[in-house]
Amino acid sequence: MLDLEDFLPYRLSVLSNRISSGIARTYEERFGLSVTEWRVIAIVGRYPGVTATDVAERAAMDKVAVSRAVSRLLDAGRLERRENHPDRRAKRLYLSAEGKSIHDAIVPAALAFERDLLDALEPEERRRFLRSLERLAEAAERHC
Amino acid sequence: MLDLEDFLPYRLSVLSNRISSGIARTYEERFGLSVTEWRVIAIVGRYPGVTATDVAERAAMDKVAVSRAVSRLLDAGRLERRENHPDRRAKRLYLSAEGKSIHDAIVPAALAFERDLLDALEPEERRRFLRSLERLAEAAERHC
DNA sequence: TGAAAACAGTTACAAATGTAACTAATATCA
DNA sequence: TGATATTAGTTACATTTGTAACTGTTTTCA
Repeated sequence: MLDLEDFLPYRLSVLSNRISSGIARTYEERFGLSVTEWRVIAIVGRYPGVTATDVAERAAMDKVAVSRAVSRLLDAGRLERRENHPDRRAKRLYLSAEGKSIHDAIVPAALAFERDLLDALEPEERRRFLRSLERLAEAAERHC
Repeated sequence: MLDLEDFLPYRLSVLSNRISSGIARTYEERFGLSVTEWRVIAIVGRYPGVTATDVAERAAMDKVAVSRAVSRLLDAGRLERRENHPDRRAKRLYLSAEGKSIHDAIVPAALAFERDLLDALEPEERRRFLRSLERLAEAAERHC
């Protein structure tokens, strides 16, 4: 007998979707950013000069999804792209001034959202939760 | 400064996607079921006679997604639909014999997968983790 | 060297998903 | 009662996403 409501994969999926779309509302309404675009901005903001492949790895996104998000962001003037010597296949990515200002507007809101969530847990409980989450991630990686 | 890799919403999303697609492989390969179809089968198997709207609520799915999954499952002979008196708008859903056999083949695999994951945590750690997860879900619901 | 394999990124097509409008049935309440 | 609103489920259209094949470049190694 399986109760979907008690089933861990299902609970994680519902929670994750709810949280993601909660945050997404912020940057969708204010900047018309999709989740993938926001992730690209977050990665490029944190690691200026990364390539699209780096972004895909760090954001656990498909390279096609990254390519599409990057091209939308370039069109919108939110991202810049420069040559990568000596490998001319890859291009280095940077936030434009506008991309930077979007980044700097979203990051505090995202962190505040995260803090609000984690404030539902006691400090010790929070540490334990994050550690357990890490163990689960390892177990999932081993298993899949 | 925001490190996507440490950001809770992102970590939850990656973990949830990894786990979901890990399980999905099982029923995709063996039965050609999508995630939504599997969820419908799980709900109808657990609560025979539910309506599509009930399924949507219990599975946190969009009613259009449910409608489409149900119609595919009906076409494949995996689901049956009977009249619901006295309200003739809604139809009651049941697993067919084939649907039941698919359900009974997947459920143990799904539960084993969940157990493998949770076995990465000590018994006490696991209880705490699940409790924290519940608190987070409440906080997210409040916040979103 | 130079032929073959691997890689970065893009494009094209198919499948999945979200949104809005729709049909048919039931509920509401003046 | 009967006009209006609500509900269950479907359909149609637009958008998003995944898969495979592609271009141009670099690496590998016989």
